[in-house]
Amino acid sequence: MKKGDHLFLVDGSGYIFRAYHALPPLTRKSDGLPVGAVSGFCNMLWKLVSEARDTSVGVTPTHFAVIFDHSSKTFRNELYPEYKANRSAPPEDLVPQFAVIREATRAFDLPCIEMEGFEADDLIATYARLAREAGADVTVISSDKDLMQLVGPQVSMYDSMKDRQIGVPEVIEKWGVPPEKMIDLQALTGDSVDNVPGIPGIGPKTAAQLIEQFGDLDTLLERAGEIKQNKRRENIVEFADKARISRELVRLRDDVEVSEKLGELVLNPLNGPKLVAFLKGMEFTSLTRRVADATDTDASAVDAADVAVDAAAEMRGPDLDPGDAANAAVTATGQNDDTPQGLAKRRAAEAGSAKIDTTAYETLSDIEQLKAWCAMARETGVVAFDTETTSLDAMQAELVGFSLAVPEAAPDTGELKVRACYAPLAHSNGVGDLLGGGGLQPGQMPVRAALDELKALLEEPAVLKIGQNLKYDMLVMAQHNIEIKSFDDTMLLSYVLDAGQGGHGMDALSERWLGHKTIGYKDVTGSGKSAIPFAQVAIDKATAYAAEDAEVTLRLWHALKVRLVSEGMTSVYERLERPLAPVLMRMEQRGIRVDRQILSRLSGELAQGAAALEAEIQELAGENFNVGSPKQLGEILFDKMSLPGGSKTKTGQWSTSAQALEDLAAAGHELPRKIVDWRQLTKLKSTYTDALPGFINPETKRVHTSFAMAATTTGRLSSSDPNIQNIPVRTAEGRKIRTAFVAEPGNVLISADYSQIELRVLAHVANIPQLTQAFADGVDIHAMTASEMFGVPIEGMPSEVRRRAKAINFGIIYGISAFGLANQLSIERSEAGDYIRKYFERFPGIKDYMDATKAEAKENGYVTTIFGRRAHYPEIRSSNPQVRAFNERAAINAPIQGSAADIIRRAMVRMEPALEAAGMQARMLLQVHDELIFETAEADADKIIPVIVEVMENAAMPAIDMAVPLQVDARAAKNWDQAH
DNA sequence: CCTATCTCTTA
DNA sequence: GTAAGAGATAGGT
Repeated sequence: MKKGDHLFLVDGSGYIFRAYHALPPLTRKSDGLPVGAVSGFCNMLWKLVSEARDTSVGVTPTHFAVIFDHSSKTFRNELYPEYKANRSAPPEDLVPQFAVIREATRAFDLPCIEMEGFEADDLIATYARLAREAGADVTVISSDKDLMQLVGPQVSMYDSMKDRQIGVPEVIEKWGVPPEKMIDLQALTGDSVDNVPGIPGIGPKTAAQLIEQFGDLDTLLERAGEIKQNKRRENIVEFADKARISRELVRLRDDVEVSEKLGELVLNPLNGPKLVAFLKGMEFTSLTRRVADATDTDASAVDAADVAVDAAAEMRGPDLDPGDAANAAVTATGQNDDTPQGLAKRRAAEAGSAKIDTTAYETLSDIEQLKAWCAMARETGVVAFDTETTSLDAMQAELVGFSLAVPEAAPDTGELKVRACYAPLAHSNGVGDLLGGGGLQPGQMPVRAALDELKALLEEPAVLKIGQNLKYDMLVMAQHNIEIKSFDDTMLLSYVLDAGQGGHGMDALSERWLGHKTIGYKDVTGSGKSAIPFAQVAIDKATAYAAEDAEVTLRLWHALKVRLVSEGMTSVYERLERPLAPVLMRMEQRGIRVDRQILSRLSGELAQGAAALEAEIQELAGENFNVGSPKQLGEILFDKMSLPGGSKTKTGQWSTSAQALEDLAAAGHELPRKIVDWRQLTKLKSTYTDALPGFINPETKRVHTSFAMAATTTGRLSSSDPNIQNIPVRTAEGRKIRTAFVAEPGNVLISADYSQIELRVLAHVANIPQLTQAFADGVDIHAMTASEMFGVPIEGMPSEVRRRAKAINFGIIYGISAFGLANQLSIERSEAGDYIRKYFERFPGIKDYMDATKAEAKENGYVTTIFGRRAHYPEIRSSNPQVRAFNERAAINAPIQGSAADIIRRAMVRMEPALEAAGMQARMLLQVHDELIFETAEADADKIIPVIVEVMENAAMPAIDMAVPLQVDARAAKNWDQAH
């Protein structure tokens, strides 16, 4: 920085409060996030930076920074513990805006500066001094009197709200003393807001007069005896010390060791699209337009930005206790409490307020009734929707009926009133004869006409559809060419808010939040052998069951949706959960081709191999027994044959785990080896080659897995019916199963997987320089670890050394214990402990990360991914050491596993639009935690792979700029084994 | 017929 | 040591 340069320093914290109080209260984004202060702040910044570029205005900044207070604790508290002690907490609807405002600053591409232990004013003073010494001019954007001591020939202030320049004459005019005497003046007057004592009875006028008379504070205190007024003289003598302390409190530190140097504050050209994206995300329409115009940005071509994830972290309010919340009466403060927390509390009470009456539902028997309900839903703009079908398998399910629920417009009684109905469409008579299930039950409307009405409602973007696990209903409706536009999903809401706090199924949520036990599916259909299809349930019973589900769903939404804002989870829900549902729906709908012949052939081979082994096993055992029974096997091995080294499971049975059998085999016994081999073959046969063909859909001839979005605590998906996330890959035998997952003729499968994503996430979150460097250099990460730990050069490293380092790396991710590592490596626990100590010595950041994560989990009851997702561990404070240790390990693992899960979710949400934008015909079929499988025409594969890789490698951006690059390997082939 | 236990598969 | 789902057996209802 040099002479002629001009530094603008914005007092960000001061500005936040002014913007907050200047603007109408409770300006909210459509999702309820309060944004009044953010809006005021953005308008002010925009005014500053746009005028700054207007050279017709006299002052043009070359450098710019926005300075914030870091926290309420500063060095001043050590000088004087009462400093700012009477400050009340900021208003609750302002709290979530602090982080958003920092995000806003970054969206303007401006340095956003704060430092622990110092106030914004100290940083401003420091930068002002540095700039002054470099010969530059400074303008402090603030009207705070605390900063006026900085004013001088090169430094002025600017009150942007009053559009007023504050220089030396203005300070003298206002306070009666020049800027350099402001410290003494404030020392005398004190400050009731900041709890700076000063001297009683002395206000600004008297103080100015005294300073005028004596020159400065020290002289005044020395010669206080000369003051004529008795009371004033006594006070000055008595409170001289208080004045001296006050002087130190108001004197700004201009020697802070600032992290950003002056040169880094250079004002860069504005990034139009980046700022427009942010403003659009905040729904500031007129400012968005102004900025777009001024920067020549096409606002319609810019996607609204990710809501700041850092914001989410700071937005957490007091966690609601779900059990209490359900029964909580509206508290005295809750009644008029317009904070997000107050609203959430009220809504929870309202949702569970009314007794649910399952006899009060309407059954819709003709199309006019349905039309009336659709009109009602359009009126309210919100409708809960649920389908009833013939099957849990959405791909084979036939629609039997559907239910709707709407909130009733009612004055603010503190109760939620709901109307619900059921529209039966295909209920048949149970009197099934050999020709089929009998005729239709009476009182049902024509299906065709009903679906037309329903389609118009579900596809109407202005009506919010609410469902519980809507992915299922989407899949069912997709069979009828109906898309559900504009929706919320109570299961996903619960998952985002309460992952780890229990199940997210409707029955569990209803009990937890509404204190209501729903009618069970089995209560209407019966169970086991006497179960009847839902289509044969009597319509009145079906109405009670189905409409209740819609009512409960609507009530749950009422209670849960508002918690997104009060708990700072909006961005997780809106970016990582809700948009993924339709993506997964389409993946499930597409399915993947599985070659029946290949499986059948494999099954035969496996059967032969297993039979041969079984015969040898019986021979060696000397008797016929059930080889698949661990109980019988344990008795043969350890009781009958008396092999040594047997251990017991927790139920007292002999353990026959693969590890135990391997140990026996290593000791030279023949039988255990054969058991291990037999188990591998029978496992592959029963779980894969025999079971998979049963999942081939007769219509599509493909296998359609079901992805569960709310099954894990960490944010991973799970897969079932069949589980395609545990198809064998480690052994050559097992990999043969993968050759049966094939592309259609003329197509290929593409497999794209993240390389070492969890270790990369670890390097990022724990900030480990060696790991970061190794990934940047692209070196073998396990070899690097081994080299650091054991001092072995990477070149020519023995594979055993690398293997151990690899196990330790994984162990770290899993929240390592000496016990676990010892088991994994088959070494002594003491030796494993030595390894761990060594690791922590070489990578001390890892230990810090683990300790900090444990502490965070204990403090909050949850841990957080880099995108703000929370995983709760309510048992982490357990007095049982085993339970506690387990929860600690899980809590250490969750941010790593969960962040990786978030990254691939982001990639999946962006993938389809990206492929489309690139003009690519490729269909995403499967997700296996760090891998995505696509199918595409063979000729297109080479063009598509770079698009896929690009989306996956940049999936964390722009929310998180990772310290480590993400690497994706992708390959195309005819089957999954070759593509992987 | 349902549930718990054990084992094994994946990332 | 983390996170899942599933099959076979065994034992209760």
